[in-house]
Amino acid sequence: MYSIIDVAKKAGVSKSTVSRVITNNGFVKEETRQAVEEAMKELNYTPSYFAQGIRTGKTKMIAFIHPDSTNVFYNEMLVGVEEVALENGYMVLICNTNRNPESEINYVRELQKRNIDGIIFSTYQVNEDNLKYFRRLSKTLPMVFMDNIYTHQEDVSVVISEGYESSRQIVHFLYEKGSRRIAYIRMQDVGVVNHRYEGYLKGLEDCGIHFKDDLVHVAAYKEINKSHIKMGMDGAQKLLEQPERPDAIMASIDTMAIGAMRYILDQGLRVPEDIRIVGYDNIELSTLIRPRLSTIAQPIKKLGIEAAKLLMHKVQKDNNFNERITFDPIFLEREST
Amino acid sequence: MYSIIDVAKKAGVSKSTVSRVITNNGFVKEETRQAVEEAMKELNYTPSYFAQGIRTGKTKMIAFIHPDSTNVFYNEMLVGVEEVALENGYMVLICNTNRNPESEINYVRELQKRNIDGIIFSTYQVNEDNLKYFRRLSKTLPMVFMDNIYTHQEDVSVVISEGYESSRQIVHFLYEKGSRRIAYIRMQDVGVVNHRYEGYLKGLEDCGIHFKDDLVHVAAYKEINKSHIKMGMDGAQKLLEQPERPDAIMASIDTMAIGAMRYILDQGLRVPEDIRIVGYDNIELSTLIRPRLSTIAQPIKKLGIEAAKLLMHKVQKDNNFNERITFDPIFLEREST
DNA sequence: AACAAATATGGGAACATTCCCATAACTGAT
DNA sequence: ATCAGTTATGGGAATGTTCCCATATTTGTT
Repeated sequence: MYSIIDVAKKAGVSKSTVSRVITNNGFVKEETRQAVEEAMKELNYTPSYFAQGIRTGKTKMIAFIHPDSTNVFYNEMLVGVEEVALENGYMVLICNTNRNPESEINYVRELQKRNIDGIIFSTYQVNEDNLKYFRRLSKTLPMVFMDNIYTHQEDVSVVISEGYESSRQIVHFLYEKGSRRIAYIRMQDVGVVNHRYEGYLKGLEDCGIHFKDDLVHVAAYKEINKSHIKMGMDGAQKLLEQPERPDAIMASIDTMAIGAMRYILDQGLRVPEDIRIVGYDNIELSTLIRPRLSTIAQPIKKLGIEAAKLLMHKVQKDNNFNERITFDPIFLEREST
Repeated sequence: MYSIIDVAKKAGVSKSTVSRVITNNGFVKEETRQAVEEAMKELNYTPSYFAQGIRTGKTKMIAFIHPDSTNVFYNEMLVGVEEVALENGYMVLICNTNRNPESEINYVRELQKRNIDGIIFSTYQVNEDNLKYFRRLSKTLPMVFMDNIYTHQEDVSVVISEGYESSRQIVHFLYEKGSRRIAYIRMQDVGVVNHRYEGYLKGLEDCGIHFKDDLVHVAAYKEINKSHIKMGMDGAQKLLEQPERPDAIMASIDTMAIGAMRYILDQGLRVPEDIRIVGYDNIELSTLIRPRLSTIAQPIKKLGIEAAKLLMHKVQKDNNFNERITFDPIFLEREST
């Protein structure tokens, strides 16, 4: 491996000059710049990330923290994140917390030690203390939060897909179709997803439907070993065990809705005739099952792209710049309603 | 941030001694070791990865290169990889090539610049030149190949799931069930997956079935914008357009088999009565559809774990140590046969 | 022609480690 | 008491950059 000094010798200049062309910072005559660039090319020289880092403190890496590698949702987001990171010369470290809040904090500490340049935090938040800590940290370490801080705040960067309004409208939609016993399968205490649930509650209120506790099934957040599909199946089972069964089911995410539908069909009930079902996310699978799942679509990859763009701005320009980017999802009516 | 010198002062020793306790290398009295460790804790000191790297050339990072972030298969593998990396104090950089060979090579070059400690290469190989280059590189940069070098070789580390034998057996199985026109939907030129196809060919030969070109559908490798499910649907369509339709279909991967089944059912044909279908991989979805998909199961996460363990050994102990780890998949008979 | 301002270049300190080498302090055998 | 071998510690060079400061060169104005 050649060093900056080898390049300097070859080009007949000092290492300072070479440094100037590398960092593109300071005066350097066009002529010498070309000579230096040629020397670099000839030696196949690339600056040492270590030595650069020791001076600048920068790694040119960002991290993507998410709760579940198995979930296509986060992986699709990741595709977007990686795309813009790469364009900017950054690489992305992957951090899968497996929905474990302790793992979250361990990752962040390790990332700090490693001088990571920025973090995209796409873990639905359970632990309030963690969140508080991360928000404070984001003053010095650029961070973008996704779908876990959903109230409007000035001092924090957030990319969010508006679940409240869309869920509210779905209730109206189901009401107009004739549904009166609209159930909901949700996850416990999960940022955005809570938001969706709140939209559901508002929708009920709008339509003058009295909220009934036994029409909501809450899948415990910590059932790590269960897939979301399994959670949905169990949820549907619980709902069907109630004295009066629901005539519509909404779910926090498609995979849960699909699990619920699976169970319902296996019980010999019909969808949508006996029970209407609406999911959330529009994963590919939702068009593949029969009946096709009506769902609310999010531009998932776009979410990742916007988050990464925002992070890049904070990292490269100004960490004090904060923004709240929201996306309005759209309802896709298919056969399950 | 404190440096090693601050710790040395606090503990009343020299920086050399502190370095010795950090690297756990060389003599240091138990008493002073404790004093140093206490000083480190009090100052909340952690050594600079930059400075360490500049001397050792190590980053304590590995990379996972794979062709498709959207595919659960690679993400499940990734879970295993990350798990053992973390246990060893390593973090993992994610490299999604989007099935683009050029992107492969760009990633590897960038990773070299970044002094990555090792690479897990789980991209089904299309470009022979790339593969040759990577193999040569693996002499100096620890690499483990997954499912892309499938002939036995001494000088390379490989983790592979044996597709040949299992595919061969499936043909026998289908033959005994009465199938005679056994079709295959495959991907073009894809390492392991080729291997599966070769097992299919051998199976036909064993059973005395004459191979027919029009019973094999090849999905072009470069149809990046198509999901595997879509590829499977298109494959089934092509097969059904043939003058004589198949009575069984095998596919390289579950998602293609599921796509094929979807199309066949939508055409009003019955599975397995009219056409038997067998997939490969046992993804969760294969138990969720109806009829449930018979498939060949791979211990996907285990593949990732073993690959990472092997890589860790090469990185930490001896890069000249090479191994070929194979897994025998098992056939899971379900309703689609 | 003189001089200020702008442009261009080089020298060297600083960054936080590791590791070689020198030396000091023990330990145990004679 | 002496000495060899082992154990323990410190000093300083080296790693490859960036960036400040000093100095040299060019440009433009009067």
